[in-house]
Amino acid sequence: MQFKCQGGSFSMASQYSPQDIEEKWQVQWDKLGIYRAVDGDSRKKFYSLVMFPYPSGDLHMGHMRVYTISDVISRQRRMQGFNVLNPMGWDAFGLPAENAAISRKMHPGKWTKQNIEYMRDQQLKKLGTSYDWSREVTTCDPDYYRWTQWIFLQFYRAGLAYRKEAPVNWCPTCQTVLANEQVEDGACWRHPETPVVQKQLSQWFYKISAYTDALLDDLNLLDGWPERVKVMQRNWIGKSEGAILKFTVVNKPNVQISVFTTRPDTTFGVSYLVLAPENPLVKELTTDECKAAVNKYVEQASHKTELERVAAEKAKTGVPTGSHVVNPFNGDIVPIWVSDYVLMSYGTGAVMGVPAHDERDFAFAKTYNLPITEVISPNGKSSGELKEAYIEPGIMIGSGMFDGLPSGDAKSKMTSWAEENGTGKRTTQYRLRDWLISRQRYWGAPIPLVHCEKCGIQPVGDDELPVELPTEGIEFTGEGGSPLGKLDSFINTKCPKCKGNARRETDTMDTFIDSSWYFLRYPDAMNDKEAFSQEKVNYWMPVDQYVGGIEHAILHLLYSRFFTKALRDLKLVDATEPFENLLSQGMVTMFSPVSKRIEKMSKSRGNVVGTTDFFKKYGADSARLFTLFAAPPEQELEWSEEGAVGQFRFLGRVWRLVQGLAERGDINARANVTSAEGLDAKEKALLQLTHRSIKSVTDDLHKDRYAFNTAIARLMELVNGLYQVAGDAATGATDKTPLSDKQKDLVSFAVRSLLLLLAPMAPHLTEELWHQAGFAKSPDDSIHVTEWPSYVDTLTVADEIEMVLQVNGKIVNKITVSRGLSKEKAEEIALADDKIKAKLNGSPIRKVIVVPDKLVNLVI
RNA sequence: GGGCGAGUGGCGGAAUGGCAGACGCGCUAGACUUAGGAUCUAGUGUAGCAAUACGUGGAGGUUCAAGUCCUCUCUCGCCCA
Repeated sequence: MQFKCQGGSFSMASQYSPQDIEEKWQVQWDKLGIYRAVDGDSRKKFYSLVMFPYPSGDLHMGHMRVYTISDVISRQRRMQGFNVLNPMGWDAFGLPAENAAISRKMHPGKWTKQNIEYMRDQQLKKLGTSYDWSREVTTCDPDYYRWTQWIFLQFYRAGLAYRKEAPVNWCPTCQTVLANEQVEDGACWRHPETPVVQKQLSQWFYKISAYTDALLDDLNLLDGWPERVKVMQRNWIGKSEGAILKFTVVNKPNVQISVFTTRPDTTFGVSYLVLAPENPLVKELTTDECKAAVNKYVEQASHKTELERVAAEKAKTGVPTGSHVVNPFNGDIVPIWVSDYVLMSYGTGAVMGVPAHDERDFAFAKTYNLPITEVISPNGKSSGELKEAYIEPGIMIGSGMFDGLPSGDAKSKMTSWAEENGTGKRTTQYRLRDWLISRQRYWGAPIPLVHCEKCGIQPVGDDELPVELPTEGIEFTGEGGSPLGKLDSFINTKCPKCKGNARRETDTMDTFIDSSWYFLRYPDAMNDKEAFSQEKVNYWMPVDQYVGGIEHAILHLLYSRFFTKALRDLKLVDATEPFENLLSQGMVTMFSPVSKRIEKMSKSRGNVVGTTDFFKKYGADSARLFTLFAAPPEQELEWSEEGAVGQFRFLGRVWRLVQGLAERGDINARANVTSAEGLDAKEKALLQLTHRSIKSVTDDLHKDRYAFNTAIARLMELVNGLYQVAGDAATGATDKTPLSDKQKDLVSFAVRSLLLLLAPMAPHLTEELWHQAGFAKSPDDSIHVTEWPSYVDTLTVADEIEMVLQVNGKIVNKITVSRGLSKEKAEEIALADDKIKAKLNGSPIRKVIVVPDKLVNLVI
């Protein structure tokens, strides 16, 4: 629009309309290749990583949070001069693709590929992310899973992959085995309505147990991880120190039952032993009279899930076997029971029952009228009849030669005694068990092994990889186990060793395996000779900043750590830990019309906000800004359209201001004001505000803080400050006094700083204004490769400060004084203040506290 | 039951032990408008005309000074049993 004014014309600033600029810049950035990482560059590297998505087809605003956070970090580090690797890929194997194949009769690969294209081109790119797409990895691609299989073979040769018959969690709906971690509340993690059942199957495992201590101890190296994630990992590994004690069976001196206990100090209080129903000794030790009851009980137990069995609130059940054992410490003869609160898979599948000092044992003993023998008491004296189990440490009683000892000392002494007498030994037990990686599904990486009748299990040769998933002749019915198991053309093969007929392994790998090493592939994603070159991987690793959801706090992170350690021991990488710093972003919530509550944004809850409509209406920059501003990154964030519109308005405010100034010719692109010389008070205030903004935003984006919300607040203050000085430029008003050259320099410097500081968060708008206002050196220049602004420390603080005057800690007055007053001077000024004088009313002052440049507190 | 975290205006949230409520949303008023889901300006913790008093889930404590540190307690969330 052109306006005629007295003596000339100026064009009024156009309206901020993101749809006119966002795509333009996305195309331009792609063309310029400014987000490409340079392998082996001499600049300091920064590996920025976000947990890659499963290509489910549609991302909503809730998903966008994590990509925004990680992108802001990448962009800011790039501007700070780092050689940034910010890659993206797809965790593309998995059940939903196979389910889609069943319901839509579409091959999982095709479905996945469609989703990837949509999510990449219509969603992630439109968000304005700065990924190096030349390194894109897709785990279901043979070029990728070839190396997943190759790593399997390395693990296999190193003894880290093995097969064993194991009771497994079986999901009847998925028709597959689930890892313990995938069982939630007794049900499959994918469908809470389906109870998991127990089944015996021959399965492949990764020996993560070989690294339990390293996984536990090295958590101490991870200073850049949230404490809560480390605690969750420690709990998951679940190290407990104790002893294995051996109880000899009465009348069967060659049969001993080993129990694991963390409380060897309570052994004199044992009143029974319990075997897990699956324990092979049950059959051997059950007497004829008890056989019928025991068999029935064992049968019933096999239908229960682990969680049902061990839940604390459930009543404990059990049956006696009729046999007895001898307590090695005191010769007591106690009965052997069978109960399902003991699990075969933990410890030895047998425990000793000490009702006086264990809650569950206490409940069990009460139910079945078993003796309760107190052997530890708070004061070393018997407490009479116990109302509940005493589980605290105390003084030993009724324990023979150990009486009078503190129970902590007795623990060690009694274990030593058992070791000396050949009835026990010190041992450490872990909750973490080996990783069951077999899946009876199609859409995963085939395990590269063949079964030969003559040679047994043989690894496929490295040069035969990948063992490709057949794309033809597969039927997706969702029933009857693995589709691969029904395809003869896949199964029948030759033995790599004897060249005779052999059968392929039909299990595929757990998809968590694909994501356990993808961060090692990005540094060398196009390599078709090896999984990654050591040179490139060692240049980029470890990941400097990993960002992802708290829901992966245990599994994905633990598995990735295990892979890194195993590959290090295979001399393939140098890193001991994959992720140096971890940021776990909180979930995005919104009111759900289904539950009438504020809940996690998800399709099933009917509370999703799509990306496309929002981007069209308000632009990606507004969406980015809102998700950054509404809450600190680790907290929950409630999506609010009104709040997001607020960010749209803020960007409009920036737009009008910068365009207005540019069109008035008030921008001096080279201005860099680093001295307050010759400025009046108001000008000086703007200069100080600018330097202070640079400092605060820089600090807020530091890894120790990541306070994007306050960073944006500081930028809003800077914009407000600019409006105080040059707001008339934004409104097109002409009746104000024009800016002096000095003021133009100052305002230009402030605007330049503002755009640079805002650039990582609102990349499109800042790039557009950077060019419009003439800061760009050429049309092919970009704000995103411009150096991050620096500040002068002395210019970040005001000359005058407000000093608080208190009497007895209560505020009496606030006065403006110059900064840097001595304590004596501050006290003098305070005592001379009228309000203070009135308050003191002549009372003697007992004490004076002066906090320089802050307050004076007079105590009377 | 154990561990961890959180509780601050109408709302989201700010505050190295030193002015509680930055910044934004919402709301109120004014300006500009044919119009406004636009823009600009001012105001906005509660009570009170006001001076002032009271205020960070609750009760104690440490301190010249506590949202912040300590003890107990309530509620909510997550993880583990």
